[in-house]
Amino acid sequence: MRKATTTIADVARKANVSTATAGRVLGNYGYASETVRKKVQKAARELGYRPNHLARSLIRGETRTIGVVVGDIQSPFYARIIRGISDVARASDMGLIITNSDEATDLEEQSVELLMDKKVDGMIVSPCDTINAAHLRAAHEAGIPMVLIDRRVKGLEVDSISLDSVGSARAGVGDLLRAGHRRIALVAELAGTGGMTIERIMSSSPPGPPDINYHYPSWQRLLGYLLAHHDAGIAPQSDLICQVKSYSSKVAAKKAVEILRSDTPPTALFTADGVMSAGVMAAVKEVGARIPDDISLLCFDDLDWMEFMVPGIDAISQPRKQMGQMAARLLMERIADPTSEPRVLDLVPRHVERGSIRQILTTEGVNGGPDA
Amino acid sequence: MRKATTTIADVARKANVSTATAGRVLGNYGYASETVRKKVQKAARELGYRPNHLARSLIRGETRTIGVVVGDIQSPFYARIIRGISDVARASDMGLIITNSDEATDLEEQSVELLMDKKVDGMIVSPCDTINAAHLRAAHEAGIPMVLIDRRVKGLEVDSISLDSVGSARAGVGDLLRAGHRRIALVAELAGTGGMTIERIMSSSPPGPPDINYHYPSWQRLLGYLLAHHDAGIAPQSDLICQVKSYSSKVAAKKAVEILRSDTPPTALFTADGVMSAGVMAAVKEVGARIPDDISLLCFDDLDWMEFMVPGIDAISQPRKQMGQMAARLLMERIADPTSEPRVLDLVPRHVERGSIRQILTTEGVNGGPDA
DNA sequence: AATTCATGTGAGAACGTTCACACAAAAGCG
DNA sequence: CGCTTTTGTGTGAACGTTCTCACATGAATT
Repeated sequence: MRKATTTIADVARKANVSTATAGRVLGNYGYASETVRKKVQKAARELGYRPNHLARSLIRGETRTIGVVVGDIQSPFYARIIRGISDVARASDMGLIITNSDEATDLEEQSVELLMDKKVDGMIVSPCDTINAAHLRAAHEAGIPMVLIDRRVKGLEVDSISLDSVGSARAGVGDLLRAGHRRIALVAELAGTGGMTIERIMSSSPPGPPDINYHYPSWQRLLGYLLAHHDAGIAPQSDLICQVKSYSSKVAAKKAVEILRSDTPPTALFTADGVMSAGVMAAVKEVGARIPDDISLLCFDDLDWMEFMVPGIDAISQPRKQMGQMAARLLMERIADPTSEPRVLDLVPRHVERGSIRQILTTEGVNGGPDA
Repeated sequence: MRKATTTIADVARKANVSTATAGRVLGNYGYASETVRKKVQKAARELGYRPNHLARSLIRGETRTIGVVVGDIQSPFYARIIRGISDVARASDMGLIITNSDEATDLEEQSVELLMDKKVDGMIVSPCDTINAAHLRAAHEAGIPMVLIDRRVKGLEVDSISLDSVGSARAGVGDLLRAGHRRIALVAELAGTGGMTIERIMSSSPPGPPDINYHYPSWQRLLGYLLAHHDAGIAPQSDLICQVKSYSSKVAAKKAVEILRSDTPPTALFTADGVMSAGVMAAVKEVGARIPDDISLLCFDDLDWMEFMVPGIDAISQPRKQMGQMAARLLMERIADPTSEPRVLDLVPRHVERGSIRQILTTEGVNGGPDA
């Protein structure tokens, strides 16, 4: 319980050199002869010297710490991403400060403020507001390296890594259509931020507002859903779109039960993320439907339990850990070179087939059908 | 992209006061008259002054940051715990540095070292070595506030929060026995650290080595399993104990398949944690057994999917988030008062019944039976 | 009028590093 | 031998705070 922390000055005194010299060998920068180096290291070892990173950071202007702000660290989606980030951070000998925003702008602002106060060398953010995000623009303006993950912010030109949500939803729903499904319900958050509405997105043909990349992934997945219908020449029905509006399994379950119990229930469900998937599973259990006989299911994001359900649940699998790793690497490179052109990356998820999709023989026969 | 960071000196100059005075009002410590206070605050606002926490930390000797080291942040168990910690940290306006140990001593040592380098005000650790843990003893010796979570270290007298693993496993397995099960398999990690062996733990009657609290929770759950048998006057059979030895679903699944396919399969399975539970579910699927008709199931740790499986899976539910919150609060209090007696807390999990346990009518009838 | 006392303020030294610079000694070069 | 260059070390000023003093005021008390 000794309070005496040994400093460079102590080491220098013991080794009979100046603090500057001792500093040079201990911080290894600048010249130092072999003999002096030995002497200083010996003294440091004997005194149990440990450099004070605070003082070093103060003068060097870098903390070797990066910050992360995500929606909710306990969701499997973010937890894996963070694991990926953490691995890269450890490999680079960097600390990792983590905060959650609970998908609320004010908490996200607080988080960013905390990270800036801690003088992180850079931050990885999953922004909850993709249109305004004044605090992120300010942080970027202030020159702090930033990488966006899963979502992008309109007009904010920083590195980012996301998924091809539109394309993979399009392909996944396409698989459902090719399996003969004609009434496919979409269960998605589709929160009303940024002025996007279901009407707006459905109004053009083919559907696709130009700024779709700056909206929540759930909107992109809706677009993919609509495009798949367009591809197949089938008119989508707006009563099959469950707009959950909040990021909640409970609400998703409620909505899903409603649609499953309606007079004209869907033959398949497509969920836009893991939270929705859990809600839908609860709904399926509540109405007592069997998969895939009564209802087919395709979920965005592959969760552990989907593999050992009987039958297994088809999923669009996102490389979550890899996303985290790449985000961290992008950030490291950005820190090393703040001026280069920002990079915008998109990963491609894949459809994992497990048997939760029933093949329906349509009158005109199955055209296409999944690979398996 | 301006590099000019405005300091207390700038504010002081603009407000025509000394840096000391400006420091007093901006850091609010010491005297400052109302007029001066107003002047300084105005100047600070106009210059957009933001205090440099690095410099403050250097001199004050506190960083307002706490560190956490857990096994793996992407496991639902730790993810929830961290969420709980994070909530309390945010409320206390503290930063949170997170690292994973992957249950390996050397990585844990690295993590602790990182945290000490970052000069955290305290740390919460889920130790992977409950016997030696020299680095934890050293950190404690060095006076840094520490709270252990989920596991304790022998002879290390610090605050800790765990679960009553022995008691709740004993109760849970007791429920299985009361339901008439006589061949109950335990699937648990039971890694061979610290010299504990199945033989040793089974050798006394009633079972229970005195230092059980300083072993992994899986050993404690084994003890609960044995005690439940002892309570019921039934001799446990060592061939029903699956020692997975690593923290891996895959291996757990393999072991579980073996025992399910043996000549004398169990009628019920008891898993010691979430990882084992996932493995067991995969095994049940692989052998094509139906729950609860062919095999009953009781899992330690309640995971999301257990609720919407058909039937639901009985679980011993651990208050994970609450554990995190309490750990963080313990740490805050320890930081505030480093000298008081360490507190050793145990939370009590509860058995959530969902229908994965079949009632077996024994020849002598069901004696007792669950509450429901 | 002299002494206390609370209330403010400022000068300057910490905190533990790094960094710019000066400078001495040794070495290279004509 | 004088000159530059290299190699190595020390001095002292940063970095941006907080903290310990000293020291003014002016009011209250003796």
